[in-house]
Amino acid sequence: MEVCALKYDFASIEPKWQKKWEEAKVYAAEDSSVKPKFYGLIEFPYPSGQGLHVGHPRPFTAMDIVTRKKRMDGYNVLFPIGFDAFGLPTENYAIKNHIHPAIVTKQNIANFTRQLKMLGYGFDWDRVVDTTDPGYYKWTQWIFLQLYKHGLAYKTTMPVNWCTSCKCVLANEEVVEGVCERCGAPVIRKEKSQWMLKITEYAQRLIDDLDDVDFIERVKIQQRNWIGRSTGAEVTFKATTGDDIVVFTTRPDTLFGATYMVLSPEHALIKKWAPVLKNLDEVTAYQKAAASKSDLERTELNKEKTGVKLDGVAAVNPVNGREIPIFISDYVLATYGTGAIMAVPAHDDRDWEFAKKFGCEIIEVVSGGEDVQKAAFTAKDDTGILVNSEFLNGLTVKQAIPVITKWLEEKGIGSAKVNYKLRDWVFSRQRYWGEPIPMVWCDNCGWQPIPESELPLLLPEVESYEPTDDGESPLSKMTDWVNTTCPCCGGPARRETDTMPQWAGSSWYFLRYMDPKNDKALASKEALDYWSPVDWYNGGMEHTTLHLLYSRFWHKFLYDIGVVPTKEPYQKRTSHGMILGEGGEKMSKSRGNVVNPDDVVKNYGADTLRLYIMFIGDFEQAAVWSDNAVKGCKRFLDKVWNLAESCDASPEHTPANEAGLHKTIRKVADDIEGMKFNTAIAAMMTLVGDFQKNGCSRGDMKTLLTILSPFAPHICEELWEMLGGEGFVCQQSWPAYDESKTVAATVQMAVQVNGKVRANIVVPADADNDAIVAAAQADPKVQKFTAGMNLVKSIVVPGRLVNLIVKP
RNA sequence: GCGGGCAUGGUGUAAUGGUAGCCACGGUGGUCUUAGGAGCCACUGGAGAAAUCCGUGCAGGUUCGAAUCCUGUUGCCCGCACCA
Repeated sequence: MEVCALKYDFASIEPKWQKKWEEAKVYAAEDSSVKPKFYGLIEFPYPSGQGLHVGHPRPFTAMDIVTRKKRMDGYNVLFPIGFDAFGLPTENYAIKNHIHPAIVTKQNIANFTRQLKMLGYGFDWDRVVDTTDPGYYKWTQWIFLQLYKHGLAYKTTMPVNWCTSCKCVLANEEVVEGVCERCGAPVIRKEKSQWMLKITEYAQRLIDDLDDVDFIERVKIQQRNWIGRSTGAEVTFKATTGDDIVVFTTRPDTLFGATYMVLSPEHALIKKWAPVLKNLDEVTAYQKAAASKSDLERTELNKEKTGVKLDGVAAVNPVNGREIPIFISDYVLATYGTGAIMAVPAHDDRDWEFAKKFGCEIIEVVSGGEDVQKAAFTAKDDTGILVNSEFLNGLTVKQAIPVITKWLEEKGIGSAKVNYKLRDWVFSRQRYWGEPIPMVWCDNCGWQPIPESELPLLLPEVESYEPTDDGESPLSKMTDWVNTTCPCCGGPARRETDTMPQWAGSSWYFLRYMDPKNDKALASKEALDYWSPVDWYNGGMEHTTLHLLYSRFWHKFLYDIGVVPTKEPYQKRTSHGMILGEGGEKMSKSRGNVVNPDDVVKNYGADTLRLYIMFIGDFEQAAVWSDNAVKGCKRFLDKVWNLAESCDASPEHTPANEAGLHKTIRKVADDIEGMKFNTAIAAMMTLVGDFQKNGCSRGDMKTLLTILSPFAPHICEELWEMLGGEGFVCQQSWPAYDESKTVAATVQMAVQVNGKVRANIVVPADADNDAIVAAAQADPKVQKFTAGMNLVKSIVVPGRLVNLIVKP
């Protein structure tokens, strides 16, 4: 009773076509071509032990559709895939199960590869990259050496973010609300010697060059905010000890209102002043307390200001010679500006709060607000007028800033200054599973880069990958490997034992895809010139201030040293929303709401999964997974299958379907370009509904299969073959649409009377306005509302509606 | 606190300032069936017998016309957060 032979048997169709595509290499990018190039990129996955998550197919399918469409438009397309395989989860798994991370990685990559192939993505598998492959990380290390040689990599001791659980330092970007981005454990400050990369040197260019690229606005805004440019002045205050205290302020106009100063607890001058401090014990105790607080505690406690007045030293306000007290407090950050501030309690909320608690003087210097004894007046616009400020009196804030800045410069006590929130990138990790940093310490010569000819510096085999409690890398125990000779003097030397962070390998991987097997350079000049830049890069918002920023920085550096031909790596950046579990919550193992793509493919097929994940909602918004809704997409493909079996043999379009076909061809093309995949699919569903009503021909079906193929490639190949199509459907040209054929002979228009819809009329598509108005007025339903009234005005919106404005 | 976003049927959503709810899910009824968790048909924002009226978080405004633009407001989400 079941018609097995004719059923849509996705389970056998899908592997069949995956094999055929692979054999025919239909998705291989050509190294040179007469066609224009198109480089579409997705963020390469981290091959975790859990396998592909149902969140992955959303961006992957989207770019697969975009690149399939580009191929059909005649582009030479590069759509590559690889694996970002260094990193903590693999290392932790290896420790727990006593399997070498390299083996774990290999297994995970094999599983990911199987799953990605199962979903029918048109990746060029000949270009696959793996960041843990020595042939790859040789070039990651090479880039590090170039950064070092150009003064952009340096080792320094400074307070860094330390994850108490991972036993490892974190970059600023990896700390989220005071806890470790990865494991959620508290982050504390720890003084450690670390390799740093001078991303701050590129801060201004990272802001400016956003103007030249086509990134969605929220990505640009978030990057600008993260870099955090602010303009103001640096001003030098003299201490009673004769020392200079330099502060940064965005409000030099309020200098006359500076009634005290605050240093961060870590400030270097405190140590210097120890002999003159009468309350040294109190100061030291406060410093200790501040150091042991985690970032989370520091922010949680921000309601209540704390601090200690330095007894025995004071500062002099340079504009009026007044002696003012100096405090230390953890509300002043050591790592921003100069680590010291001038406090103007009348015009800064934080200073005001502190002044109230510690009884400092509050002097109004900008009038226009409420009583400054009751609240700070912080307006920076032209609402405030300077008072109590000698030569600044009467000016607005905006007018006063350049005047005082010039005055400071003339007196040699200050100058205009730009500051950024962005800090240098902490690049060392005390972990095993990462790229070794190719540096050697020699007691005579200091830090020395290893010769480029010795790259790659291989990650040695170790017995134990456990992070050590003393905060040193597991590599530090490998004395055979650590002890080496100095490349400079030949004497005994020690290797750097920290490794690079996970972000290293992903900062340049898109370049390697251009020429993945090159052993002379990270990629050949010809390949870089041909493929650069990435035309369209889609990825998650969570990488905006991590990977996306880091890779822009590396790329700019590579541009500066002549390696890459473009200032920016990516021309266009878009971002997808998250897929949430059935309850609207984030999918996670602990909630037990994770959907595995393997199960969906098994039950419904890859084409249904692809279709559903694109139909689920607005691509940029978060969307909730629904097992039920998947069925709707399966039903749609069943209908397509049945229609293909039952359609008439005519190669021509059915006249009744003509307008619908042309409209849908245009709609799907536009929607792919605009990433509105959900409405593209809705339009094709409508077309299929019309086919069911009107009947359809082989010609209708072949056009439908062509435009559906980027979304559901397997079923379209099978039916294309069944209907006698030549070659692969994925290699067809995108069908041309004829604008004139999208318009029917007559159109239905709504008739409004005084803005309310009262009737619908059908008029010839080419009717002029007068004829439309006449037809509208002739309608009996309309006349009901216009009887005895005068037509004052009429508005005609061609093809849509006519609005008659009438008055008694 | 600062920056960004969102708010439309029972649900996911759709609507170049131009007929609000396309397309799906779910639901109701019918049909076919030994059976239906398959398929097909019809209905499905609310009220009403109907004419019609009311509906896009809330309050205003601009406009012939507002889900869309403007002002204010409430609630959610995301990013940053003592950045001087």
